[in-house]
Amino acid sequence: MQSVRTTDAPKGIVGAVLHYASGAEVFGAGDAAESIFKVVSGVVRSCSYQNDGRRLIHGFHAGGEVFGFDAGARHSLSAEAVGDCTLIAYRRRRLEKFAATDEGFSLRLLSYALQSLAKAESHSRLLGHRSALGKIAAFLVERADCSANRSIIDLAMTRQDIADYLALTIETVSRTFHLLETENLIALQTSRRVHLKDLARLRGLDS
Amino acid sequence: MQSVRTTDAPKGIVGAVLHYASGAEVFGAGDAAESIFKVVSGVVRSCSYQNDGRRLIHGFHAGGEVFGFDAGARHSLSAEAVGDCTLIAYRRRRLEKFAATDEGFSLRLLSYALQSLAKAESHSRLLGHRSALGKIAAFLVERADCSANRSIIDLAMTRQDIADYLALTIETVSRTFHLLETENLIALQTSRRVHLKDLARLRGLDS
DNA sequence: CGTCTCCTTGATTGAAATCAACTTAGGTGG
DNA sequence: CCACCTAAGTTGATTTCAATCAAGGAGACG
Repeated sequence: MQSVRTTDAPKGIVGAVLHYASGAEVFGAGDAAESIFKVVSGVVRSCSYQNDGRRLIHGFHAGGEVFGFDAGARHSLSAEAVGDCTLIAYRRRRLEKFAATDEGFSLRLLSYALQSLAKAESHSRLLGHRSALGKIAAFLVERADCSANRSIIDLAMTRQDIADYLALTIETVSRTFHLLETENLIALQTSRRVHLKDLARLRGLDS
Repeated sequence: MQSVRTTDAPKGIVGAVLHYASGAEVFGAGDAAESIFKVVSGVVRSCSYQNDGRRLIHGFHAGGEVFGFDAGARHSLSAEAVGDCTLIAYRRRRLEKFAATDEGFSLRLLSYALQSLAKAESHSRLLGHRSALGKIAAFLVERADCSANRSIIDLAMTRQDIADYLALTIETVSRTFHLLETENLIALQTSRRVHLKDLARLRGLDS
């Protein structure tokens, strides 16, 4: 296991570099929450399983993002690799010790947590949409916003992942993509590569 | 305006005591996020408005709870008094200055933020439920969990508030309450006072 | 070439939204 | 005190949209 110090972390903050294969579990709900993770490459999903076995994906985490924050001693969500990915794991105790001595770092840590909070609230807004069309449109806009190219987006996740993120079925996701294509708002270059032809109108649907 | 130091805050942390009438806005989405609030009495709702005018309630905040955390300089949500309520407002800058000097306090602040995060994730889980029955059951269980008496709960909010919290309509909320009463899981002593007759089965519906 | 997994498409069903009317509870003022 | 008024809640009829059930297609990989 390699040990690294990332450029944007304070001197002395080191983490372990970890690799995960597609589908691998980073941590499970109920596991001891000993580390916080930063995505180096690839995409990770945070999810929970309801007692009927259904999965709800709370969020996707991509390059540079920090995830795995939890209030208690245990993770309330699971985290899984969407594709092959590389992460850095930072020991929570070590971070907290650092936060105690480095005033700036404690605020940075708070800031990361608040970014997670903002994402969670944004996800609630997505789920609050009444229509499948609104959910999918909002999802695509969200993907565009965290993509280098605003116009062509490459989805790292399957239709099932999207469905579980939006609390829809894969059939509805598929049909809604098709509908958007019919309306000339998007073009599906492949099933995973989407050309957003009219981001403004797409934002308008996000209602 | 009265100035107070609460028993559980570090020496020197003072806040302003504020009173709000039912329905009053504590802050609006887009306002400068200058303060963080703690509920002394009453209930506050955090909400956002979608571009079709619909309201989504992200959470209800009751006695002792801290709300108003935001990653950026502006609030992303609005906060409104559900009934008459009393809050303490803490200046964010002052808290951050304190966090920089007091190591313990910076972790306390982080902990409050992580509790907000946990609540937000829990709300996503609620919204992720496929059926109105599952949402209402989960909502009642949640209310029971933050109520003194686990069996009789007094709802501070209207049916419309509940509907906007669960992304349902008031009619569906009303009908589902009635259904639960028919199934002998609850009894509506008044429209706002609910007797949970079988919390275990209610938890089971939360699926 | 066969066998996965992922995705799409079609037919039907079902649950919640909508539209509409009515009831109840609270508050105010005559 | 009661009559009125309003906001909140309930109930019913109908429609609509997404879930479900079912089958087939496309791409990846050995």
